[in-house]
Amino acid sequence: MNILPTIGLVDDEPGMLKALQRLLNAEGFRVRAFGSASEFLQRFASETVDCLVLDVSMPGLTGLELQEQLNRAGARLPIVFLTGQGDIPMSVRAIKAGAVNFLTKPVTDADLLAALRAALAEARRFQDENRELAELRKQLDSLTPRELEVLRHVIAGKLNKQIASALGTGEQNIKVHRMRITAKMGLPSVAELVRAAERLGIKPVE
Amino acid sequence: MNILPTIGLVDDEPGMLKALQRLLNAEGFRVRAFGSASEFLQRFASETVDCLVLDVSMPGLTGLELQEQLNRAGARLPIVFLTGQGDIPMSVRAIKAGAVNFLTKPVTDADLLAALRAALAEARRFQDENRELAELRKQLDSLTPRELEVLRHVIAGKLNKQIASALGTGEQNIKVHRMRITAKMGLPSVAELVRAAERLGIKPVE
DNA sequence: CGGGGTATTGAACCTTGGTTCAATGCCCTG
DNA sequence: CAGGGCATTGAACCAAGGTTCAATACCCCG
Repeated sequence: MNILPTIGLVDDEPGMLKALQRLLNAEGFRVRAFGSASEFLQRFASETVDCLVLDVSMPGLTGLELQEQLNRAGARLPIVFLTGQGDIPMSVRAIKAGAVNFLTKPVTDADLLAALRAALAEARRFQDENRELAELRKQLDSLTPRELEVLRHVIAGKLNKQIASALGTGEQNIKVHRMRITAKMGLPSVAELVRAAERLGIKPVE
Repeated sequence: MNILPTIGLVDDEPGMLKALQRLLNAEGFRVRAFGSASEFLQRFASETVDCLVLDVSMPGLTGLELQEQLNRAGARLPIVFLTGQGDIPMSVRAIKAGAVNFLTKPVTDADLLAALRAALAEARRFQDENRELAELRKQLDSLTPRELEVLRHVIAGKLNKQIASALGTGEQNIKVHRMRITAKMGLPSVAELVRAAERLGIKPVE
């Protein structure tokens, strides 16, 4: 998010893009406009945005399909839908898929800005969480496969003796591996390893 | 949920209640009908339901307000909205508040039944989780205040030595307390204590 | 082929946790 | 007051984890 929140606009009507861009610029946001879902997908790697304002009905990929694709990719980008031909089933689907809001044109400036504030707040939460997770993930990736396997036993509460026999090796090895695990992860206690593994999606063995 | 899934209907139109009741009975559900939100609130303690079909616009408390009240009370009852005068903002609000679906009258039997199947599946998930949690909670409540305090240190990864000095007592006490904690909770390893405490909302000390 | 990262193994030592005896003091309730 | 539940304490012992030495073996990459 740097200092200036950046909002991505995806809409196939150039007039709508222009108008929104003017409004949001006046409100102090940085804006990046995309004429279609595929254009966004091509450019969003280089032109990052903090949240999206998305039209539903567009030629090519629809807004809902774009949302789905972003979700599958794990992008977790807050989305505000803004559409002229919305109906209730669409809005239900969008919100269930995690959209921040689902607004219909014409929209008041106040409604749009309120939704964007909510979206940006959510973006900040995501980014904070991602920063923490990225650090943990980096440390996790520095573990060797064997160490990861031992970790999965440790967070299951297994004794070194049990881990050794499960892995077909000796207890001393497990001790060595555990020492390296706690060193690499910077987490000296089993309790913290359990919590970190949970956040990283590491499943305990068994 | 017993054997027969029970569905609560809340609608102010008696004709609608009748029609729905007939449909759902034919599908093998048990049905309990309520003519208003307040009638449901009065009777739902004794006449439990597994999920709710809820009209939005009713005299007195609206469906959305009833949903909000149930949420505040922590009821976690899956809700399918079914309404004649729905609009997009309503549906957004309902889904954000956790509704399973938001359907508009007239509704096809297939749509309603699909929504109810989803709602009942969610109800089962809630009930399973609640059963597990209730067992843990019971064991947790059997801990003395002192043992709970020790537990909060243990799941923070503290050593007995540190816990003792933090609580102004000796290391032997902590060992005794830990022994009783693991016995009462039935969880021999620190790893499992951490996970159980997390689910119960017990915060580690510090 | 040589070297680096990884996995393994043994030994010895210390720290910590877990368990079991037994006993004391406090506080609240019947 | 008597009894029960709770917190505490000491001693002693065993089991388990943590640490540090050192050495061997495997495998892949340059």
